[in-house]
Amino acid sequence: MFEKYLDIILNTPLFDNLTQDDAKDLLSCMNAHSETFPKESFIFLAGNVPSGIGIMLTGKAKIIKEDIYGNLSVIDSLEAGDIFGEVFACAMIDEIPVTVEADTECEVLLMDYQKVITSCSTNCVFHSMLIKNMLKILAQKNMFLNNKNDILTSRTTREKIMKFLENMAAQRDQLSFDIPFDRQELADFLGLNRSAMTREMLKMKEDGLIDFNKNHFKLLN
Amino acid sequence: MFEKYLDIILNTPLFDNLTQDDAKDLLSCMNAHSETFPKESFIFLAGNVPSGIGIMLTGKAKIIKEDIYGNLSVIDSLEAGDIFGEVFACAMIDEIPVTVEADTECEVLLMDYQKVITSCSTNCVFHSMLIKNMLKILAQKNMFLNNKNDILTSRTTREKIMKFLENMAAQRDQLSFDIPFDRQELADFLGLNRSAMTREMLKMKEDGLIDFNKNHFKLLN
DNA sequence: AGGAGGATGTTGCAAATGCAACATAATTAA
DNA sequence: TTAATTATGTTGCATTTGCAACATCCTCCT
Repeated sequence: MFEKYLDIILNTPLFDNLTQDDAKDLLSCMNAHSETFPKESFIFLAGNVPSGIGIMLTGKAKIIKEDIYGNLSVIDSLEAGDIFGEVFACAMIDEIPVTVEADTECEVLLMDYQKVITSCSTNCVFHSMLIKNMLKILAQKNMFLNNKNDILTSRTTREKIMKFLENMAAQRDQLSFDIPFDRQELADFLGLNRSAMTREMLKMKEDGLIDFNKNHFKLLN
Repeated sequence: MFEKYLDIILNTPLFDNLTQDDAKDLLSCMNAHSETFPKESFIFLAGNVPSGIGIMLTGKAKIIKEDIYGNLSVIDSLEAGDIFGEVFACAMIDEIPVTVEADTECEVLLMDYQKVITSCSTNCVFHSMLIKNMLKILAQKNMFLNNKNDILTSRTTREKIMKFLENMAAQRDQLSFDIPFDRQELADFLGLNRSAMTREMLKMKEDGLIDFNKNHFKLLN
């Protein structure tokens, strides 16, 4: 049924440290099943009970949030291999706060949250690895969001840029590194205007704080 | 040993839905132990291996982060009943990125992460509740950070204030509500200057968007 | 090579914001 | 009650920032 997508599923962080055989056993013991959603249909609908955890197998989708006045905004996009819904399932809330809409026809692997976190009798060891993986996924997202928050709380453009670059440097453990964004993407990530950001970056270069060329940055001093 | 603090421990979200007896069993099966840290000592030290999950029993401490230039900043403060270290333990990273320093003498309950997430033979049911609670804690923190991020990414002061208030309204499910911050705290939370924020809030009142008095806010229109 | 399209850099200007300083109101302590 | 302290509101001003428009550079395609 979803056997042909086993590669995608196994490469998901949810199945880290599990062999193909273990994963197969787990999937069947969790009653995981794939479902096909036509273009523009809703994979999850805001207000519904969080049903479970999804893995995108084929197609593209987007996560949409509606504010109290009805304005829609796209929070994130999903493609093959992405996990979604795990936060809402694990948070045990009553209603999903977002809608997941299929941009193209999508095949999705759906797993029941209860089954994911409840060890069955035979597979306890593997199940416990699955749970460990889930904890890791949530915790890492947490650290990422904490870092981003820290950056965004800075008052000035310069401080935002600086914190972002320091973060990258810490991640790579080097004062010289490439960043994974172009200017516009970086500006969006930092909540800044592109030209204002560029202007400030150039000032920082003049001031001898940093050096950069295209995507390559260096922290000086 | 930590019996006198059982109330504090049980009121922690980690032990939600567990009776006092279950919790006692779990604590002993996890080899949980309390430790006393003198004032100004380090409960966790940045760079060390994340040893486990802590619960503050008495005293106050602060979580400190050091940037690559050695500048220190206080990320959070801890007091009785607060859980800490769970994100780093669950993320399975090599080095803790923060230091936890005791402001006063502190008693702390320490639990080994491996023991927390590994079901022992006798207590599986309770252990699985413990794990569910841990997932919930991480997932809820996640949702909170996502919301805050969404607010902070807004370009203008007005939009930040508006999103924050909409969030509060959604949480309370009412257009009229109290906020848990005074002006300075709110400004810090939103990454704004207090007077600039107040100025904008008053403009929003003039424009008929919101009404407020002290901590009480109302969304209009 | 020539040209199209995208990414990056540059600039002027209006508007938003931070900052500091002070005014007023509310709360707490004496 | 008065005084002290803290929270909130108010203002002028310098600076930062967003925005729009354009220049330059780079890459890729034919």
